[in-house]
Amino acid sequence: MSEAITLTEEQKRLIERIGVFHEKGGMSPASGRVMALLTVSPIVELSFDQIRETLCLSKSATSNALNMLMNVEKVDYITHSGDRKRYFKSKISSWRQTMKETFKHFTKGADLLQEILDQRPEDTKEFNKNLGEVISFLRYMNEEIPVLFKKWDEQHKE
Amino acid sequence: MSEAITLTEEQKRLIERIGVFHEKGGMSPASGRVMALLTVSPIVELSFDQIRETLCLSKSATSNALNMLMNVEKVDYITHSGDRKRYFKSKISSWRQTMKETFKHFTKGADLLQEILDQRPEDTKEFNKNLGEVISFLRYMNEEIPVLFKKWDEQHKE
DNA sequence: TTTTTAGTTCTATACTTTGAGAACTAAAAA
DNA sequence: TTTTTAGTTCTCAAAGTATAGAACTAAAAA
Repeated sequence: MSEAITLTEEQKRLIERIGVFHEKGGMSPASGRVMALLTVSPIVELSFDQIRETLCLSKSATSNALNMLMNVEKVDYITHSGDRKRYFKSKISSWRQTMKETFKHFTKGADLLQEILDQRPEDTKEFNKNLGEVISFLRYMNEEIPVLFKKWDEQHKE
Repeated sequence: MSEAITLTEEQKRLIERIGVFHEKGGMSPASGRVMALLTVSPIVELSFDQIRETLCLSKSATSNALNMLMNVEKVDYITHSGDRKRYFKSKISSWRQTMKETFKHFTKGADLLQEILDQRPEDTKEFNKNLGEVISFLRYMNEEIPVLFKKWDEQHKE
């Protein structure tokens, strides 16, 4: 019998929209939908077959999507004793870490831009000035983001 | 005769690395390299054929890449009177605008997450709490980023 | 030991993306 | 008016991705 979980029409629509959002961010359609399901589902821990049947995916697509999502630390699984299945869940609790990784990418960009600036000719003043500004702003952000985290934490522990 | 511009080996290597960086960000290989060339090139305004021959691209690849980059406002062109060619250049001077667009994407994500939260069951407390935190943090960022811009501006007008 | 379960990996196919090259177009020049 | 220039668009082939379905595997259960 079917393992598919029951979803409202609204939930199904949301999963498609979020799936598309993730696709635009570079995920495969299947991965995007798995990620979306694990964010929308009223049951937060789902087995391989629950995911597979709810989303009408093949075993390979499900397996590849889950492994890809686990690789990028967006999904995790837990087990329950006396049950051989793995229960997959969104790693939403580590959103801080995810956010920090996002900002690391900015810094990587700033480093590349610095390498460009270092070897540019001295004429092209305007261009170099703008390039310098982007780098400076990215580095400033990189310093201020932890401050933002701290200030947000303050507001939210009261 | 060839219109290709002269680049040092270092510049060529940089163009490839930056091209790959842009590819990872979702651009096609050709677009990534055109963007990279327009950032590294010691001549900041390049004609269609200079770009095409320097990067060894076909006309169609060059045309599509340039139009794509102009669509996303990363490239622009100017003309010189008495010269029919267009001279393409990086829109690096509008880096502020580009940066703001990036953050708008965060806000779009927060809005989607809010829609999810609005229809989640009340149990799954931990999940909902984390989801709420991400949303709250993204919105906090959205408010604080303009402040960061302002503070950075202060430091840099002196 | 045999069977079942929970996935993984392989194979083949369909779909998508990319870009070359040729044909085309519109404006300017001759 | 004809030709040239500066790009655009079309057609097609090659390469890369995504996914179905089947074969496989390792551990647990019977």
